[in-house]
Amino acid sequence: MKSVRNTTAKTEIQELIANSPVALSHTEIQSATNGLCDRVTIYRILERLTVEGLIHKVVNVDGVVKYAGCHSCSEKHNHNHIHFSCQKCKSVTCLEDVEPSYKLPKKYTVSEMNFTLSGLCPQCS
Amino acid sequence: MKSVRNTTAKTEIQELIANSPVALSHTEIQSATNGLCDRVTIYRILERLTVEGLIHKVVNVDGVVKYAGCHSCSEKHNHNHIHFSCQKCKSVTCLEDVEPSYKLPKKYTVSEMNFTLSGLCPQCS
DNA sequence: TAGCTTAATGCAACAATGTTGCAAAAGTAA
DNA sequence: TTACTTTTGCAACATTGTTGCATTAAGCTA
Repeated sequence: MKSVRNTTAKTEIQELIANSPVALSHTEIQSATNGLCDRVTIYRILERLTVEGLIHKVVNVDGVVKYAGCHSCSEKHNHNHIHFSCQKCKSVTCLEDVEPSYKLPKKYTVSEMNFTLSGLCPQCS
Repeated sequence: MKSVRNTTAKTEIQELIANSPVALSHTEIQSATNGLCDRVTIYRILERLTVEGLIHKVVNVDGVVKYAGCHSCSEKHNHNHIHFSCQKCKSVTCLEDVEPSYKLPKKYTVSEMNFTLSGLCPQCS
């Protein structure tokens, strides 16, 4: 029987992500926690938090992987919202209220959506 | 005055991408060309072709960088279309005809769009 | 076609990001 | 506290991408 343990590092990283208005990268988390735990441990904690559905992974348009808290995923884990990527400050924000519409002409089976708009965020424009 | 030279490697890689129905990664191009040129040269050719507007760079939802030919970019370089990423065969396809609609509530300035749907492609479903 | 200029290439070395194995440390239930 | 098992730290490795520099070769000109 596998059980989950709440360690200091895990709790602190989860709160860091939950309280951040923007998605955070592994590097940003590492600087923010400043020696709290090993680089590898951060990777493993992020992996665990993602599997547990407490955070979600966002790959930015420049390929940088970031992590954001799941705010409205309590009942169903839904990430079909738009992300905004600021080209100036490099921040990635979840725009949870915006859902895009589209129509597929061919016979594709869709199970996931990833929609990122780039430009300037309110702070930078 | 900087001029552009058409080398064997550049021509071959450009044709490879142009004739492929799916976007190709650096690794895939390297295997396909099989020792045609150095690994670094491939990176530099892809960079040049992108700058010249002959191909475009697509970052897949899993962070893998791929390159696709520009088919309908003759007059204006427009990449505001949907990409489809197959979760089984890992192929990335440009669905050039599909343009999604959305509405942004807050004061964001949008200059680029990146929309990728994941699931099963016609071949895999 | 031969020579010249410089863009393009190959090679080595480096950087960033992510993964894996294993022994040691630390949660948690009893 | 004890025992069990998850989690961590460390070292080593893998992949992907970048940079500097000497050499090669594309393409213009004579």
